[in-house]
Amino acid sequence: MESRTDQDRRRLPPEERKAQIVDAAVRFFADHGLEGNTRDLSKRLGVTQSLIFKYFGSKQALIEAVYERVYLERISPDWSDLIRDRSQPVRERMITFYSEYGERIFDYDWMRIFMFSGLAGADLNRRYLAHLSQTLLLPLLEEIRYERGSSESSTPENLWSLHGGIVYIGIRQHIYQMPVPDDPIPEITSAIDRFLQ
Amino acid sequence: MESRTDQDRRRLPPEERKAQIVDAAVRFFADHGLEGNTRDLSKRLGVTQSLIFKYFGSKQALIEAVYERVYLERISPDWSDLIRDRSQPVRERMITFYSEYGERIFDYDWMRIFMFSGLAGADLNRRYLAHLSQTLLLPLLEEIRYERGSSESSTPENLWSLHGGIVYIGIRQHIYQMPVPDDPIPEITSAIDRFLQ
DNA sequence: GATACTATTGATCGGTTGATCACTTACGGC
DNA sequence: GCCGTAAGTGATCAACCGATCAATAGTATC
Repeated sequence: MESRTDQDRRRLPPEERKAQIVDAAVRFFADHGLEGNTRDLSKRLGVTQSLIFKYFGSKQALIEAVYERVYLERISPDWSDLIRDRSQPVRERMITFYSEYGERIFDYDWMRIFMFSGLAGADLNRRYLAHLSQTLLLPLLEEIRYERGSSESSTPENLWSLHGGIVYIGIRQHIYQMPVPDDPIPEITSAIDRFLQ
Repeated sequence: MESRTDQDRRRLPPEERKAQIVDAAVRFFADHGLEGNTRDLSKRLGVTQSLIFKYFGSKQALIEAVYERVYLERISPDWSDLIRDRSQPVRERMITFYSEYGERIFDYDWMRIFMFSGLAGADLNRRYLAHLSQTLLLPLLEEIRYERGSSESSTPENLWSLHGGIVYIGIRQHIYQMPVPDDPIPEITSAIDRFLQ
């Protein structure tokens, strides 16, 4: 009979331990910023500080792993197809896209680590937003123009404004820690409708 | 003939020196975050590190002074009257307000220190945004409803969305350091028009 | 159940940081 | 031109942080 749980196990397979450290580091850096110290992180993990450096040669290497872990799969590959799917009105596509996008980014860890890395000057943020713009926002603008005819004169900057209005929900919630609606979808829908009107 | 400039003066009146330290600290903390160290700050000032502690008993006291300096006069007392001025259409009032508001907050020091303090958990941000909401946003909503009749059903959340879309210009510029339009006023105007439509 | 491998520990190092204090020296008043 | 006040300095402390490494102990294999 094995009475010890996984939590009590003293020794873990390297892959498992490494993943465990990254998971804890994500929340830890989201809480304390990227300058949070490795000793407190190790306490949270229940291991010694030196163990962290066995798996990650330097603190910077750990931060890179956190970036990778947090940025990974934050943008769904399906969205690009969704946006170009002319079998449904662009309004419906936008609502679906931003509802799913909100589900992924209105997240404590993501919002805060994204903001911390932006303030630290990491060009990860610029690359992420450039990628978002190229693969999703500009194609979306093209779809809007297509559906609404040549009279349509929306600009990328207009779309950034809509985008910002939606993202700001997550900023208020996780950066400023203010109350926001439980369900953001009505607000997303109404912002999109005001945009398309 | 006094050949030394103010910069070269070794000794300054306490009030002047104190103001000088706060000014430098604002930019320094905006650059490096609130965890920037006092030695680098003192180098930027051209004085010794210990002098800072002569004027501010602790680093936290200096940070408080920076907050006060940066938050001071960020909200103009005129805006409350402007928003209620029914001699002009609410659209014009909103454009004037958000143009002037943008002028004040699309500022490197403000944007970054506001974000740093928000991430650090300071309730300064919540107090600021609550004050903004009470004195400006909710009255503005009341004016919109008044002008557009009882059929108007805009919510505070709608207005936060507009607000966020505008503020996001400053976030992209100063936090993510991305290119934004030189003049934000056309974008502000178009966001307001989409909102009121 | 003995053995070899290695995940994990504990002690430690050099550098950094906020803070303190005895001192030095610039500057205004007489 | 001296002199006392206090603005500014330099040395130093204790705590903290990232990183290293020899020693320890858990686990799988036979």
